[in-house]
Amino acid sequence: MSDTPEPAGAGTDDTAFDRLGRVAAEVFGWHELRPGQAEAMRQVLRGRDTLVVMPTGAGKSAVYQVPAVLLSGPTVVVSPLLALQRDQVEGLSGSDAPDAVAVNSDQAAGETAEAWRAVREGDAEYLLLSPEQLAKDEVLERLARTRPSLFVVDEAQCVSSWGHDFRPDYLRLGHAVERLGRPTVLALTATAAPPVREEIVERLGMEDPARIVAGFDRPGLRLEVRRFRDDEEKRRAVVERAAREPKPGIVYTATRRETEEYAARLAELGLSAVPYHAGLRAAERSRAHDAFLDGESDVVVATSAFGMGIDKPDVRFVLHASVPGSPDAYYQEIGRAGRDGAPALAVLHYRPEDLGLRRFFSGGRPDPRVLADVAARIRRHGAPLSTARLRELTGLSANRLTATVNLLEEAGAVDTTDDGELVPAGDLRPHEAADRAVEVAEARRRMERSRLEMMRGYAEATGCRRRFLLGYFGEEYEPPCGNCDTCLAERAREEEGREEFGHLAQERGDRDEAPRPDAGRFRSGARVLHREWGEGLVMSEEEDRITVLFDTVGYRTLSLETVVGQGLLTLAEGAGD
DNA sequence: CGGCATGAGATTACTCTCATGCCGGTGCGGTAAT
Repeated sequence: MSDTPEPAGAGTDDTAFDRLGRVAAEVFGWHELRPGQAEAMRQVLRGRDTLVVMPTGAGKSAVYQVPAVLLSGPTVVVSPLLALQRDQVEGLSGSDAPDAVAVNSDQAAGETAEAWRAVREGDAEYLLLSPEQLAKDEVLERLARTRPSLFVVDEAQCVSSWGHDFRPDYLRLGHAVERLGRPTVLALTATAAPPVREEIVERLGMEDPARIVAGFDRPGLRLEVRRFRDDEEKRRAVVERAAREPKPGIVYTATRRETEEYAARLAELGLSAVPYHAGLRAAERSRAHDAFLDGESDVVVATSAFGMGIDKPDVRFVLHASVPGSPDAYYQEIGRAGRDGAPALAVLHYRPEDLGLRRFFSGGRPDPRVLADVAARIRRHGAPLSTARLRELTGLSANRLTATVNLLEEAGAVDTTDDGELVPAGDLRPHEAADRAVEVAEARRRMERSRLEMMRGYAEATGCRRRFLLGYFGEEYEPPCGNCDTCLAERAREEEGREEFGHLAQERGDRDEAPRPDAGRFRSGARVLHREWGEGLVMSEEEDRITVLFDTVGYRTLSLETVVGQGLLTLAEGAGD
């Protein structure tokens, strides 16, 4: 909690700590470093790959900005949105801190040339890039010559959430790291469940990384779920709630059209509400964005396009008009409320029918003919093949081709050389490679669907919602939290009971907390073996059920009575803790 | 995957049922047209 330097000793770590503290204070004006921050910086300075999971606003950027000053080469920062890159560049210019520059499609050629010059000559310490830039040979070659010492992936959950289809270059960042001479890799994210963390580590090729994970709990955030059968009833409830609660707030919808509809209904009630989605023109988007940040609008009604990089402290509510695709997405979205620590509200408006749209969004299947064709061309070519050439040969779009190559690579049919070219691997015939790649994609799809099922589980849960969410993120939590709808309802029932039965109930009161049927041997963190679904990891326990993340089928919630009664589940071999 | 709009057809004069087709999120980069 304190910024007091550790007792001076002979170890290098202590001097490193002093140096970090000095740079933080003198260069950046930060006189206190939080424990997680300081520890992460020290690991980075030592050259150890590091994964940091820390809430927005906790100073994740500092974790690379400070040690970068003490490391020799430039620092590469991979950032998913050009808007975020702009913010970072502006934030660092005009201060005592070293300058940051960006290279992207948004700026003029002259600006880009100047950025490269600044990095080459040491006038800029930080270079901000999208993963797509790092997919280009020319960019990698240029960058390699500057001998970067640190490779930062900001918003690292994008590796897992976008890398598989939407922005496949995210899955190729590991290759970029290799081609840059393997600088220290630092991955930063605010929201990542354990399997997402492992995927980040694996995909970025991080070696024996330090993992620094801050707590996920946000006690000031009230969690609530309202369930509906009728769509119009749900819409009315969302609108009424948004109108009633203290502002400002965010309403998340599943489709662009709904953002417009809800915003219109809120406007009818005299509220200042703006829609926001990726289909708006850039000018409209930034106007909506600015109006919200400046406090001119009460409510933003948005698709998932809204949020990354939003760090408005006083957001009082996040309402979901429709169920999001995963607890990962949900926790990220509601995490935008109440960052000032004051009470805030997160309400999920749930209709089971809404799950269908999310299922559709996670439904893509690769075409086996395309997979086989690409595999065959790489095999036939006889020499390493560049992706540019392969694109000409196949006529596929850059994204489609990259996603296809990624799958083949994961299926063990293709390798990437040190020069970033593609060569065949193993001795699979093209159709076999395609089959395996399809299976890889299917496994991924099952995993995504199981995450959606976890969202259903959250919405339909009867126990403490906070416990459910925190359990999903690998944190044990002892309910009641006293700040979710189920805990509050439980408390209200108890109070009612006490009134009715007078002191008798009161006497029982202190015992009420205690009796919790033992979850038996299947504690959180235990490796288990299921007769049908194979091995998995117990993620969370509730009174009568456990949630297990299975290696092949993803998340499953199991009734303890059933699995114990029928002997479906056992502890896995060699499972300790 | 599933909701919703549309239109055909049946049953009967205004309404209902069923089949069919369409639509749905997230951003980069580079090119083409003003």
